[in-house]
Amino acid sequence: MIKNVHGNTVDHLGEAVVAGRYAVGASLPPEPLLCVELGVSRTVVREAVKSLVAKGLISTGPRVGTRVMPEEHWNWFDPDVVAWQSKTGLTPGFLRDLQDLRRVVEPAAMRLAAERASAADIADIEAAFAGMTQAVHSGGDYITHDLRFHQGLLRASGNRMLQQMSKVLGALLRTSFEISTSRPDGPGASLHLHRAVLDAVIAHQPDAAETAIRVLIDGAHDDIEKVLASRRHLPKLGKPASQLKAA
Amino acid sequence: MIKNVHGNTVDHLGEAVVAGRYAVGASLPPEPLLCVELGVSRTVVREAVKSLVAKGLISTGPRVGTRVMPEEHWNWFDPDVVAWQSKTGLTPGFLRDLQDLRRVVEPAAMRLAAERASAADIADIEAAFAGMTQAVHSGGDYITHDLRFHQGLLRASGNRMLQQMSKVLGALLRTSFEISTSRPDGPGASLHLHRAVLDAVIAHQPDAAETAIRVLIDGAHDDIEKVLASRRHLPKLGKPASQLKAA
DNA sequence: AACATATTATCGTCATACGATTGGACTTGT
DNA sequence: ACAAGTCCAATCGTATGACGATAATATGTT
Repeated sequence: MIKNVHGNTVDHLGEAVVAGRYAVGASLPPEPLLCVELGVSRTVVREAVKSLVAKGLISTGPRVGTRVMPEEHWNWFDPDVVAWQSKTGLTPGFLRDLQDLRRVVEPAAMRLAAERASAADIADIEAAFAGMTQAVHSGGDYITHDLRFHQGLLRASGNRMLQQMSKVLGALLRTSFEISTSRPDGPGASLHLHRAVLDAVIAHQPDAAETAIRVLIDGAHDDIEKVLASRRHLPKLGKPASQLKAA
Repeated sequence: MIKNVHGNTVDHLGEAVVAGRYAVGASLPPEPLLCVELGVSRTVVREAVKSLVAKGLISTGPRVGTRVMPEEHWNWFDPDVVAWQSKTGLTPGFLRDLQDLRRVVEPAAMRLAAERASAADIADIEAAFAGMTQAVHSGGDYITHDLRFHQGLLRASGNRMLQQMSKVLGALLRTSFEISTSRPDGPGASLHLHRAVLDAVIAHQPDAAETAIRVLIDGAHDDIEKVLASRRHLPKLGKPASQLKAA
């Protein structure tokens, strides 16, 4: 954690921007100031700023400074951006967007996967499912295998863009997992639902695969909506934002 | 065009990488070499490299150099990456991915748009449609308005991620447009199809909107597939890659 | 031949200087 | 007093030079 000066700087600034520490349209402190705040050279600050520009978070210009871009300009499919947002806390609005996206993408991806999944793809997904099963029965890291399961299915769709969504959808899956663990039986209940999806894909049955994933998604959807409704007084979900350094 | 040293460098290197000028896993020339090749300082080269790292195209490390990442690691939703790929030439595989994506995303987005489009959204789309109409009748820049039309509909879905896809889908629309202009009547034939989509959205009829966009998409799909089939001997579509500078 | 060590190519970071751009202040003329 | 043109200064943009950190390769030793 004490290594990688550039990476830390990007993370620090990126998280600060995503967390809304600087208002949209407002300017970040000038580069020399950021240098002393972060304790790094201007070189590092500039390269970090360029990285954030590349991700659509900010823009720069002489005299105008480094300003925060409107959210619709951010690259919401960038793994880093999503990670920063997850760390800051997933807003209900963001969760809704993710759920919409998932309901659009995953069923279609399952159809494609059922048509085109290779043996290697299926082996990968089977391995992930085995990990999930073991995690439920003898304890272990369920969510990691769950993510691999869904990521494997997206990859099996054979579509570059669909595949890239696994990182973004992962944020939703993680939240969904956090909720489901607080229920009796927890993830175990959805194990056979996952199995059904995988079986349909293996059997090359697009319709069955789509139906099966829909059941899975709707279950997760209901869970999240319930929590969203009951926690309506709370502004955000997810891990609390880490305290950021001084202004 | 002779301004913006940083931007030009990013474009140059990004395009070179996307065009496959360096094999995946291979190293780009060392920074000092790139400096003399591009005629810029190391500062600029490094910041450009950081930008490409942020977009997932490359990775760097001491002694190992700057290597090209596998394509599945690239941020395919990044507008720059898509633009570089478009400039290089859209491969049939890439076009297929885009078509799959469009058939998944746009129908769902039309449903959402029909449910949630605001008056401002609709006004924006109407303006774009008016531009399309005028372009067909009295000549003008059809494709620009067409892009705005579809972009407006995606935006009207009220979903951040769906909205972001307009840039990527734009590459497909442009290709589709290039093909349709080489046919009798060209874009004019699809004008009323666009109108049908917009009318359904205005009338808040998700089913009708989805049906209408499906017709539009399938038409474009057939056109592209036909061209793809007839040009099977050609490796790529789209504008030819601009000649890159010496090695 | 296997392992430990030294070498070295390359990126990573720092420091400094000056050019380029642009928003705002200032001046000037009516 | 107001408008228009001019100037100034804040901030990013680019260039240069130096040294540290890292890891692949070569070297040497057992």
